Amino acid sequence: MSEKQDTELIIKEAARDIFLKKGYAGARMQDIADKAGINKALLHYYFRSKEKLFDVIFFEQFGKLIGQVKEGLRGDMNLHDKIEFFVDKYIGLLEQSPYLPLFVINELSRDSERFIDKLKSFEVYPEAASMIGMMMQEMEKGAIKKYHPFHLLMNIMSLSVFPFIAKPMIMTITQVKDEDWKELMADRKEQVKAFIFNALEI
Amino acid sequence: MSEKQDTELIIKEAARDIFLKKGYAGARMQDIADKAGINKALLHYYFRSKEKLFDVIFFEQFGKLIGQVKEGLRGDMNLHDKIEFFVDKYIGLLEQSPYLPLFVINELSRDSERFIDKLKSFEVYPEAASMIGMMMQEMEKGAIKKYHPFHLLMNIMSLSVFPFIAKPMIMTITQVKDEDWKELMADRKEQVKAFIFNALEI
DNA sequence: ATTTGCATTAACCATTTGGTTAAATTTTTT
DNA sequence: AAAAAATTTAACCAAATGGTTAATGCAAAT
Repeated sequence: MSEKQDTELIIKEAARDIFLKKGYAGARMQDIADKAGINKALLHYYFRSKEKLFDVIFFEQFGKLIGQVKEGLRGDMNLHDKIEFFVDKYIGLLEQSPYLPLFVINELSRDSERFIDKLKSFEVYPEAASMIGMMMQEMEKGAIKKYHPFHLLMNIMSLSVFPFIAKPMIMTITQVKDEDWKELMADRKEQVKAFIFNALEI
Repeated sequence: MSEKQDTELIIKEAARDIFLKKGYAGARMQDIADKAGINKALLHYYFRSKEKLFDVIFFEQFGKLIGQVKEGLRGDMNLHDKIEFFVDKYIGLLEQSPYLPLFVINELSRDSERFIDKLKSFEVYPEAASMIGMMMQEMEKGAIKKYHPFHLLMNIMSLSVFPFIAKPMIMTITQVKDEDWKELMADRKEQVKAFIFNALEI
């Protein structure tokens, strides 16, 4: 009985690893089986097909990403603290799961139709609306500079997420080495927050 | 003779389309042949293997992306105009080639080792150094706020590129419709520039 | 101890996929 | 016009890949 739980978890961990790194098209069932240390047939015994296994992983990972967004947007802090919290949380998450955003983006980009119904349950609208409302209030008050709230939110996200997505490209282009990158990224949170707050300062 | 040029071009155009949308692993030689309206064997006659064909496309596209970066960084404008020029140019490029950045990022992410030698010829270091030098000068003068130049450059790029990469994800999360997205993106250039300049303003 | 039912595997299967070959067609050269 | 060279195709091949099956192992229930 605990065997079943165990094996299923082991498979899922292996699948997550492979799918995150290689994407759906690049992943091989055999590789997942090997990484899990089991027979390939057992994958199908537990998850029936590559697509079904993939979906399990994808929704889990999507949930993880969205969950962090929602958590970052929610809460009763003032705008400044909210932004600070969001950037810290988000960059923190990506430091631990660097493959996550590119994976989700890729698979949604590949075929968003396929997921669209099942993804509705993850909606962030309430949380986003609350944050946007707060932004507009502050802008009205004249407490911060005026921007289109959608773009402001997009900017916060862009600054937090992009470096993780673009790392291999940036490193190739700039020929920055691994250690230098690490060092640079250690400063990222502070640099992003300063940039945002300065852009908002009236 | 002109046949040869013609066919090669037709194949490359088809290959570009398929590879950009599906990536290396997701692309099928048969699909490329179909799109080009030719026999699959002819692909191999012209390009020998999937990998070789892919490399031709990849380096072309990488060059396009990097070329734009270099062009954006070069020039004898002052910093303000340079940033303006860069953002306009870059977002303009991506409006026309929305698949480009995700494609390059993905394939470099998949296996950057494979390309690293061949990509050295594209180096943007001189142009980047010139821009970074200019930034540091302005910061020293007290003309703009102080940031780590690397992060400032990264921020400019993040704000310009991220929305194009994350479009399917953002649209899914926010349930923004296609027309709304288009409308929002029409403002993007201005919003990004304003955000950057406000963040730099002392 | 035997049966029962789930977990696991080895071997196998059908399809897909990148790639090849030999012949046919077209173009270029002589 | 004939020969030679280049281009294009139909048919084929071998390996890879997702998936299945039938047998085996194994723990719990009888």
